[in-house]
Amino acid sequence: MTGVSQATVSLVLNGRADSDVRIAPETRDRVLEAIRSTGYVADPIARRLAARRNRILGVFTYEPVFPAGTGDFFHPFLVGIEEGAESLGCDLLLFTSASVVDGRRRIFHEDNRLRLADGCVLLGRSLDRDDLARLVAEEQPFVSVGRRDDAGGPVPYVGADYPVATVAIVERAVAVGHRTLAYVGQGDHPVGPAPQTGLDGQDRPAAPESHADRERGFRAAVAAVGATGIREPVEDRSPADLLDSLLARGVTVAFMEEYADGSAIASVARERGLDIPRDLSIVALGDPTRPAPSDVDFTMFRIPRRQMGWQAVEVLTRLIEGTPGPTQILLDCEQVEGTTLAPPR
Amino acid sequence: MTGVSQATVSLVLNGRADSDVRIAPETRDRVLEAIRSTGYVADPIARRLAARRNRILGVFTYEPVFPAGTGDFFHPFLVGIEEGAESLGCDLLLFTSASVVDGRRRIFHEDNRLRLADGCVLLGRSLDRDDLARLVAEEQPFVSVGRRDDAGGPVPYVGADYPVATVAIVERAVAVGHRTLAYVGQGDHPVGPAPQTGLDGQDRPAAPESHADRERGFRAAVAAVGATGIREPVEDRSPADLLDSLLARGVTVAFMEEYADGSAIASVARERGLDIPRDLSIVALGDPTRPAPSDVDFTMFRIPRRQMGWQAVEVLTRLIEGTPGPTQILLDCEQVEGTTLAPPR
DNA sequence: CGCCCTTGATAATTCGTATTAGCGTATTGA
DNA sequence: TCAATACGCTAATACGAATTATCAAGGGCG
Repeated sequence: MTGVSQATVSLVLNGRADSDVRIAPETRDRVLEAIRSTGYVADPIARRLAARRNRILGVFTYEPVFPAGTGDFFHPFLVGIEEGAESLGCDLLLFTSASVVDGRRRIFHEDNRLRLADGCVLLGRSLDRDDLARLVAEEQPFVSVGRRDDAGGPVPYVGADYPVATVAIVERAVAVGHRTLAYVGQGDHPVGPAPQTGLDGQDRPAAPESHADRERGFRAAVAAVGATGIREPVEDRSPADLLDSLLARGVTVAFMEEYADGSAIASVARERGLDIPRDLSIVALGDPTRPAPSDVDFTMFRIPRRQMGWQAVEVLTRLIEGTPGPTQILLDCEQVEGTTLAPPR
Repeated sequence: MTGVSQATVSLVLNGRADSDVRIAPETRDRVLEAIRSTGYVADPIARRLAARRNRILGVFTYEPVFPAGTGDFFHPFLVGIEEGAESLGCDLLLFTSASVVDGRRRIFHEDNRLRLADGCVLLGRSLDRDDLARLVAEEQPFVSVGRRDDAGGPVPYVGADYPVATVAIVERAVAVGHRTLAYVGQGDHPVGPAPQTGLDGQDRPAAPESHADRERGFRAAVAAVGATGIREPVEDRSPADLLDSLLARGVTVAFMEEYADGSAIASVARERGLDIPRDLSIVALGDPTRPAPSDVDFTMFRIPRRQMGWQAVEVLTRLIEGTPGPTQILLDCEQVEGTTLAPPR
């Protein structure tokens, strides 16, 4: 149309005006006009092949991105990720094609398509360590939402500062007079990343970092004030059983790793005519990750999920572009006053 | 590593075993072994450039994909789309980069990236007609979730059969004795796709197809049985005002285009000591698209949203691959008995 | 007139894969 | 006896843009 070469069109299209690339203004205008009138759009695929950027950010989740029936713990993260991508002019690629093995998606599999994206955001309570190690080893740009232990190298992440938030909330409990505190959560893992072997001799995965971080904060805070810290596992126990155990051991405040477990205990306690928080204070260490009734105004802290998603995208683009800056970020949680923490009787 | 050409690797990689492509089993094994040991994965981008498929399906929404508010009318569609994509081994590309003009995203804009995907699913209550027309004209493979009028050609869609569902529910009302029925919805559009001019002389967009279809069903059913059909617009009116008007006009059953408006009227009616459905039956024509209290067990029908999403992906892949089959599909809605429809006094 | 520099554009190459037309020999069928 | 075909593989090319080396024309200078 303009009697101009493909190279010239490319130069015009990209607004190149370096010292070593010159386009006569008149030619530029002719090309621009042709582009406008034909509605020509450069093929992004070919573009990516030639250049190295795609402006596509991958989102990998171990569960479906659009959960079918949950109380949407992950939703706010995704909102933040979308906001971040939108403000950067990036599209989001959901790896729904990742094949499912043993009930979870796998990042790496025959014909993995990670490289469709410039980089990748990883979402999930616990990430597969082998997958992580491989990402690190292959120098794929990626960011984890949620802190992760090293996997053959430092893992870039944007997480919530559970230790600090937990310490703060434990201190509140101690300040109002509690001396016997319980941490109620999955398993009874010593702190640390290494996989463990259970009594049955089978390998048991380490606690997810998010759980370990809470427990570490709990132990540190309890130790610092010289109070009594008790550990109660939740697996295979009814809320009633748990409640019995807590009361029998003289616990006056329970810190719930999982909000939903707190709801369950509160509900049982109320059925028995117990007074929450007079007879037992209950504190939730974060937002519910499972659907839970919201009729109780828990004393708790909130995970800054949206902000985490947003910042993850920020870190990712830094990694992609090689811009300097922190690649491991912990964000503060918001303390919620609530009504389930009061001085013990 | 194997002393074999790139072409051979490609053939092995794709498991080509046509009559005109032969690879010695031994060579094949050597190549496969090399692939396994190096962890080589073909670059999907280059792949796409050479072949014509990408196994990426685009998802375009006029609003954020992950809505900030809850209530989430669109969520089930996305669940269905994800399920469909997953079962087909496709990834989903969210066009979050689409720039926002006048509060909505635009499909076409400078540097649009539609072609990153093999095809595209469109989601939104009302789609921009110019965008649609252009998609049709450019022969971009796409599917709309929700029926759409022609836009310079037939628009592929997977929609809900609102006319049939509405007719059925109107007939239920007539069967129990109602003779004065009201359709309560936005505006007062004559049926038809053409844009209209309001009293103020300004262009007013046509009713979205989903609304027009309901109203058409309503009118047809009312006419068929010789009952009285009344039209009540909702804009700029309080629920109290609406309720007054309905009762004053002798309406015994109101068909609500929008669930949330039904909730509002029911709530006002209850405050006044009225009996729903004795004093006024209220029927919701579909699931809530805005957050609405769910304390009322409405007589209504449900939009098969998840199934629509799923089938949209099916139709889209048919279009992409040129497989014959219907490209305009209407799915049945599920009638819900509910408790807000009863014989009039 | 010869030389160099500036200007504006292009031919050629690159990215990593898929595809296709052959390569030369040995076997088969007519 | 000869054409056709099976055999396993590779060279060459296409895909659509970005990039680079290069070129031709024109102007200024000694």
